[in-house]
Amino acid sequence: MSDKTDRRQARTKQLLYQALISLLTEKGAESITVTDIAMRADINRGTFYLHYKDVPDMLEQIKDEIFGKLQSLILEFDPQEVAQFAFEDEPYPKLVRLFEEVERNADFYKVIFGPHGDISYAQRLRTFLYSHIFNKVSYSQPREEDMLIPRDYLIAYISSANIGIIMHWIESGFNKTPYEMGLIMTQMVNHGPLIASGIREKPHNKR
Amino acid sequence: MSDKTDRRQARTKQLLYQALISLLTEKGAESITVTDIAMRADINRGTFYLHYKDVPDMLEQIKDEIFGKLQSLILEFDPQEVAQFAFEDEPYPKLVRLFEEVERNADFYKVIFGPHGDISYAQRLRTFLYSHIFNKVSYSQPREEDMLIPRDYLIAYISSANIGIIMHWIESGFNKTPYEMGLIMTQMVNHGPLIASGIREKPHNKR
DNA sequence: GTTATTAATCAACAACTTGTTTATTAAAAT
DNA sequence: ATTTTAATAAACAAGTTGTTGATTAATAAC
Repeated sequence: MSDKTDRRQARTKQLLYQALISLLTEKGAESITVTDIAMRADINRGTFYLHYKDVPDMLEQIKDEIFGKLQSLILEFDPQEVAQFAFEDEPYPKLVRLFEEVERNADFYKVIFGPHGDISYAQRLRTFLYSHIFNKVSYSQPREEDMLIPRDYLIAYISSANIGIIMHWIESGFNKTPYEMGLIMTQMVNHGPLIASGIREKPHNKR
Repeated sequence: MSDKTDRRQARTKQLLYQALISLLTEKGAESITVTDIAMRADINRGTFYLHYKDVPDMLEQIKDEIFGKLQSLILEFDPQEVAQFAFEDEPYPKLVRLFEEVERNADFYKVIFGPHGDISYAQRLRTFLYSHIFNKVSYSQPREEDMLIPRDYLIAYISSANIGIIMHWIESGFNKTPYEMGLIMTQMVNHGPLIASGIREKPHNKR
């Protein structure tokens, strides 16, 4: 937006960000007051209004910024590429980059998906993933009559499932590397839960 | 809890409930004031405090009540039974009952999963489903080394996926009957997304 | 039906948050 | 060294909160 050259501005903005994240671990966004943030950041209350209109505005700006990065990564995903890497038992590199991006903003994701988190962020991610998958699946499997269930419900299933994997990783405290997570998701996307669980057999493999 | 024989109390409580649901379509729970609810319900503000401690308390009581019903239905699910019905191309009756219960509280679910919804309710459902599936899967597929991915990530995938189906139904405005939804979920649970999508072939079938 | 109970109302309270404004201080850019 | 401007401090009316005491009226119990 505007110039961020001034060190004072950058410092204040960072203090406000940290204060908001910290408060979000304790209570919901909508019950966080400007006074709360100013006190925790040790910043004059009036200073807050020099940067943001109000608390919802602050949260929205932060969410937009971080969501944008995820969005551009997801746009590059290609199911056919995933299949190639799954065949080699290797993680799809673009998926690894996704998990790296999430890890980079670990603090944010922990609170936004946490107990006092923001349902609209998860919803936005789900909707975006849904529309992306929709385009890809419609292309590779266009005949609705060959499907056992309606296409939209299949896509809702897949998008929620993959977001569930990400959420589980976050809730576990990032107990795997982005590389490991990339491999897990690559296999799930390609084989589905039944083969991945070992209930059904894997068709063919190199090693 | 206490006696609810007095018609005045029941009436007031219902008016408060309707007002809260109505307000939740417009803004988040934590920014809803007692004044808001009282005004919309056309009830004296002091009367609210005769029923609830504050707004979070009211929401918590409502959530507990409705979640309890879902919980008891989920506890009865048995994967083996699901397989039998899936084989016959029929919906698992206990799943149909689940969707009927959700439909019964349609107003609630629409707002709780909506844009101004409550992340903790979805989280609670997800966690409960997770632990239920965990017990069942550990029993039928106990060897972790036979699995392509860690068991906990498999279960996170499955539980989120199924909640995604429910959410999609709600967001679609309940465009299918509980029977149809039961059939969709029965097939997804039993066949997984790859077979359901028609990418992989279904093994055997009666008709 | 009459009476006793109690739910709901109304009005007023101090304490707190909000968004805004004014004048002042001090850090950064030039 | 000087100018610019970010941050501070103090004060404002308006709105919300949780509580209280007195009053009204619907309901339950007899």
